[in-house]
Amino acid sequence: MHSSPPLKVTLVEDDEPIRQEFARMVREDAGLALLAAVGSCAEARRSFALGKPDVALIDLGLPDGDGTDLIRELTYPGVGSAANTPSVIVVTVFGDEAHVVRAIAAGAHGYLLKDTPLAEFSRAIRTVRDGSSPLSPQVARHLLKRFTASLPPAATTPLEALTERERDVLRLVSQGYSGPEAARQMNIAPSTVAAHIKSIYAKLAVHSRVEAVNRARAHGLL
Amino acid sequence: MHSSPPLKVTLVEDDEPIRQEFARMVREDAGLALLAAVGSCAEARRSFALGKPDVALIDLGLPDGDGTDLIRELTYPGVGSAANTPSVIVVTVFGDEAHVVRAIAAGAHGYLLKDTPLAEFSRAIRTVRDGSSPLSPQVARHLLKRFTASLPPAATTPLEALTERERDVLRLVSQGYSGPEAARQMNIAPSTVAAHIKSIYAKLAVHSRVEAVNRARAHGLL
DNA sequence: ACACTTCTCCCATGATCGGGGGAGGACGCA
DNA sequence: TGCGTCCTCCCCCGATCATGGGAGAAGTGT
Repeated sequence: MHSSPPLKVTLVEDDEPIRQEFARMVREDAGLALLAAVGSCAEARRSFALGKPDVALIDLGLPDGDGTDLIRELTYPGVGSAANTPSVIVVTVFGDEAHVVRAIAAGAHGYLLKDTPLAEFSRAIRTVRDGSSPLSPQVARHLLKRFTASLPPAATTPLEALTERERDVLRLVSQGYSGPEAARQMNIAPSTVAAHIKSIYAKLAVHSRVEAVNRARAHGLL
Repeated sequence: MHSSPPLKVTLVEDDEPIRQEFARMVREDAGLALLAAVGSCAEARRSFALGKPDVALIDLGLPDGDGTDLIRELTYPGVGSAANTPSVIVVTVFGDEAHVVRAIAAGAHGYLLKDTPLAEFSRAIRTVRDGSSPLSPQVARHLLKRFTASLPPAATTPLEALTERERDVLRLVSQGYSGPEAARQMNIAPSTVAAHIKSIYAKLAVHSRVEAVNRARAHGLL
């Protein structure tokens, strides 16, 4: 793998100066080849129709649509093996959780904020195909939060005063089951589930299902 | 926040030369203060008993135990507010998924491989307290994989379908407000909130508040 | 034996929720 | 001008929820 053919790179970025800068960086890198540099979703789709890149740098705030859709189209090609699926690196000013989550969910392999040094972009492009995921630290925090929140209880916090049975009920409720539904799953009377829920509310100091679920989530009890 | 007191840093690293190098880096940084530099779990615990750092760099392969335990002890102090909980950055040669997952689950806020440039370590220490998570790209990929795997199958597509007002309602509901309560906050009739909720359910294909909130959370709309 | 907790179940009541309609006004778009 | 969407609000109804109370059985610990 020491002198493989240059990586084909496509840039999707509506800010002209930035796109030029990136384009220059790619051109000056012997290991990279600039396949296309476009400024809108429409242009990007035309370009992709002619040829998919190895790596695509995609801005989220395009004038004619959401870059997230482009990511999805590139990474869920319907057909084609995983080997030739383009790697997508998001390049944007949006560092908030919603944007990050949506982009990653759409299939992005990297997510760099625009304040990232140019040298790092170059490195990111060259390594993303080898199984690395260049993430800005600020972005990574969102994923970390999500990850820890999704972990089993034992890994995070010792459960509070909730008893075994109460946690069972809370788990079912948090999955969207109603009282009677949870009762059927547990093979107990609906009134018993109601009783458990009452003591859950008392212990967590809440007054509704959604609040209880939120509280449980915040404490890692799920 | 431009000239706050220097960040107290503790190093836990058994490799003598590396520890010296890190120690020098911390000492030469005016914004950092070296609280301790130790080479084993036992020494680390003694040091933490005397004083918790703001940021701890912890190696995973310690001679007398697993650095993961140290992370857990530091980040789950039992008492103490979130503000003064130390931030932990893992520094290790282990880039495999098992190590990464365990360390993050234990509460680490950053994870850098030992081939990371020293300058980046310095930056990582100074920014991790501000809500960033310095991750080596190779490490980030593991989290990304976990994250996308944890997403519900349908979670990758539509939800922009919700209107402005519907998102407002969903946000309030997700915070635990009842229909009438949300109505008061929005200065509209309870029946209007109910109407919004009905169309939210239709669009998200769910049948209860908890389900709707879960779906919204999975999509990063909260 | 006694106190304590947990789990189980019951009663009742009022508020809220979920689902089915319909309807008018405001806005943008063709 | 029509068409569609959004926001607003109304009716109904049965199911569920939130909250108050009480009570028996099983186990733990004193």
